[in-house]
Amino acid sequence: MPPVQGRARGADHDRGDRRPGRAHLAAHRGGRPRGAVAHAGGPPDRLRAQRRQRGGGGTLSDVPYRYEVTHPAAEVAAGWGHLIDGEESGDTVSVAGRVMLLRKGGKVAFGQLRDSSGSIQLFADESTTVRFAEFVRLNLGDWIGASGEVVRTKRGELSVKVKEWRLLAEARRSFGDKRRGITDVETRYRQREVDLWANESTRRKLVARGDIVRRTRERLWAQGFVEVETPILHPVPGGAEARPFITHHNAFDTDMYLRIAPELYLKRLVVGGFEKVFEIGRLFRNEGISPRHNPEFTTLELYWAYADYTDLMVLTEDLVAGIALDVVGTTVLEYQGRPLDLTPPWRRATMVELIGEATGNNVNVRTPRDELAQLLASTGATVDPAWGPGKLLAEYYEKSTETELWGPVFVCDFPQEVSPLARRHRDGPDLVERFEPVVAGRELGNAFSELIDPDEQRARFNEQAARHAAGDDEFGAEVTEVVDEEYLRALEYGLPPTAGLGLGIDRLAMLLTDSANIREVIAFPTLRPERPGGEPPGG
RNA sequence: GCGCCUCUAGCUCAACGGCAGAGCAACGGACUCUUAAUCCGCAGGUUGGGGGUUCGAAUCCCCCGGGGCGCACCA
Repeated sequence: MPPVQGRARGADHDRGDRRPGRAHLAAHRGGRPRGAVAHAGGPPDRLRAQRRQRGGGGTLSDVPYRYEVTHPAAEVAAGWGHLIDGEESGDTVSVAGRVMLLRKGGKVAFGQLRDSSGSIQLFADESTTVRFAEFVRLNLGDWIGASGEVVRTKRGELSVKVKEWRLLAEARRSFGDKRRGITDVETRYRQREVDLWANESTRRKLVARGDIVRRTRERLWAQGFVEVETPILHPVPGGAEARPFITHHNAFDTDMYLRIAPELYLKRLVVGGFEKVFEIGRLFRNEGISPRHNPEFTTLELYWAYADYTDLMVLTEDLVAGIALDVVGTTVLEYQGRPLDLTPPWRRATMVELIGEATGNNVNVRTPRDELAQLLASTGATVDPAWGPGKLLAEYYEKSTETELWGPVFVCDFPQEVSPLARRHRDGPDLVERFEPVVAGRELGNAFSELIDPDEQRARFNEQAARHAAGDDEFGAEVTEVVDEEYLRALEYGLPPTAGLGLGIDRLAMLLTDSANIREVIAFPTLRPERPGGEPPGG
């Protein structure tokens, strides 16, 4: 019904309709999207376009193919800061960016031009600025390039006194309230290009994220790690327990999985002789979305031959603290209003110790299963009858203890049952040499001394396969194969003692930018597609 | 997937059972140093969609859709 209405309005929009804006929308978008109308931003501003045409000379066809920029805005501010009020430098610069404010005063006009470096004021004067009448007709959001002398106005604002200027792009849509920008979170995530201009913190966070990745690389390179890239299309989903995205390769006529972890391939590179190797890349997990989970996310994974998990604790705390120093300038931070000190060394404690501290319960992996099940149930969690004591203990830790840990702390020595790729602890049979760095109540990563014995690895894979066959859907029922034979074959060629670390880059970025939601540090977070179902095509 | 909250002009928000409004931007105009410029004027709405209750619904109820938060799964 609504689309029919939309068509009707679209059809007669040339006459009689007293809401031309709506009619225009229907005509423009070929039908009326349900629900998402406002969020799609509506139609381009018709009045703006008309004015531009009437103004003459300012249409898009007049836009040059390049524009010579001599100075970013910030460099003008830095280079001519010494000018006193009313002083003219005699130096000509050209700048380019978006017009964010425009104050018109008859025969003079002041605009604020913003580029990626910052802002600079443009000072236009009827007697010296070409096409002055057009200049004052610019819209907020238009891109222009302008050149002229660097001056400081009588009122003390450093400016480029515009002589020549060119329209570089017109903003047919507005960028929201000039004071308050846009605050609607859906618009912010769906139209990041708008959010970036409207909210300075968005840009800051994405830049910080890029810095984090760069510094991570630089620090690892400096330590002799080699950066590699391993497949994203996997024949068998492995290296973690998560439901994968499934895709299909036509030429092979076979399903493939977007990787849930690069782990197995990276260890095969260690078998091949890469003693220090890492990859920074995207992982895909077909799980729920939350303020801390995006279906695609970025991790660092590194493998280090001849080292064990204690070596990785030192590497991890040094790496994270170093990146904090690089990006934030200090290791003493505040996160969500609470102090957070990332200065090494970080506390090391076993999972069992931490459970004891948080709950007062003295339990471990040898505690009778029924007792563990009862404790877990008391947290409100559901208890799967198939879970053994190790799984129950780990679940209990996550429910009762992890969220209470502010950290940073290395939570050490996990049950073997929940760690199919980690090597058995040198001090005991039921635990593995594994740790998770926990900060602000959540895991920042995961690391262990790697299991190197092919026979034991096969046995653990078989256990997983048995659980999978029994309907435990840790990979999802649609996954047919869970034993990675290629990896087992590689282990049979010999994996030396090796330590491996996974670190969530998004989580780290959240921490270092004081963001509560993972979407804040992802340029285009995964959202439900716009124009949801129910809208017949061709409307 | 479940629970709670939310959706009003391009943006930011009022009106909370009784005439849908303001600021910003946009559009027309005035103004020779502005700083969120100021001033005059004009326009902009199926109040997310549909149904119901009511003399009367943006407001109350139901269904649907989008979004946020929490829980669950996961990192």
